[in-house]
Amino acid sequence: MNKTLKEMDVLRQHLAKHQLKLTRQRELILTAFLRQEHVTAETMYHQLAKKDPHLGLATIYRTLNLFCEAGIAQARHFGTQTQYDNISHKGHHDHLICTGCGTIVEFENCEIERLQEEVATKNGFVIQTHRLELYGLCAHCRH
Amino acid sequence: MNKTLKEMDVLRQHLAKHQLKLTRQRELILTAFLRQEHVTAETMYHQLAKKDPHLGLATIYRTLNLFCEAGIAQARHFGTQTQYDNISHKGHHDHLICTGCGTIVEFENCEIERLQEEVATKNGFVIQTHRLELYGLCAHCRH
DNA sequence: GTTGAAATTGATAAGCTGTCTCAAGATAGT
DNA sequence: ACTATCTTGAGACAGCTTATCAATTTCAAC
Repeated sequence: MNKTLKEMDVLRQHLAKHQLKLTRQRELILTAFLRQEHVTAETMYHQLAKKDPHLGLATIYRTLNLFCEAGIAQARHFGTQTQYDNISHKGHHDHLICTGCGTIVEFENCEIERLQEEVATKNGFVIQTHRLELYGLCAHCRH
Repeated sequence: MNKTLKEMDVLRQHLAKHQLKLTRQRELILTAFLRQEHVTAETMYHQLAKKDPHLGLATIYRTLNLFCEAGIAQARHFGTQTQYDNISHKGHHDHLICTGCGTIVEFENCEIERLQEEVATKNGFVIQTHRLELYGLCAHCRH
């Protein structure tokens, strides 16, 4: 197995272009990162502790930021933390959040995305990313 | 002067409902807050230093969070800081934010709001509030 | 207007997230 | 294998926000 992932090539190219090196840690973090929709540095730190107990939190931050520069990830402020989103899953970034129990439902709506582009264009903007969060009560919490 | 502001009543009601008290500081901060579209705690701290040199930063944070609970303000994370937006004065609006220069353009789009309701209903939610932010480059920063 | 229980304040310590420092170790071109 | 350069890990550090707590203020009941 271990087929050549598109993202791994993107990373390799980015590294070569900037005189950076491909390390064991960077490969490890990328592989784990690609398996998920969005993560925080802290989350990955705990996830990867099993595979490499000495992997430092600083390295994870550095690497996730590197992924952002390489165009593989996208940082987004969510609450007090920074979420790193997997770009290849773009379009799944919106959230429906229950203020009662904290449940988070992810959704996608092309029509809303289209209207966002429309608004941006009208104002001379080119959208890089967006964030849409709907807060309310889920069916269960309304009782 | 000192006419009765709608927001002051909203605050008074909220305070009464939660056994909280109306203080000189809360009045002062609300008055200053309502004059602006969005502020950070730090900004208000400096603005109000002239009127009350002993007003503490912690009090400003506490009070702005209180405004959020009362529905007068809405917190928004931008970069590493928290912006407090005045929503009760102009009604709800969404933001178009330039990642280059930080310019914030406000907009409103009924069609998007309608689609949001649709998504919520489909998932059994009843929306209380929402947040929509589009990040990108403004016409000026694209060069 | 006094009184007193309860909330609030100001000052600062503490907490949290993320970045910086630097010696030791890994990488990759030769 | 050698060497210049980059990276790592550990902890120190920095910026923003919240918690702590003694002193003060509010407000409702007298």
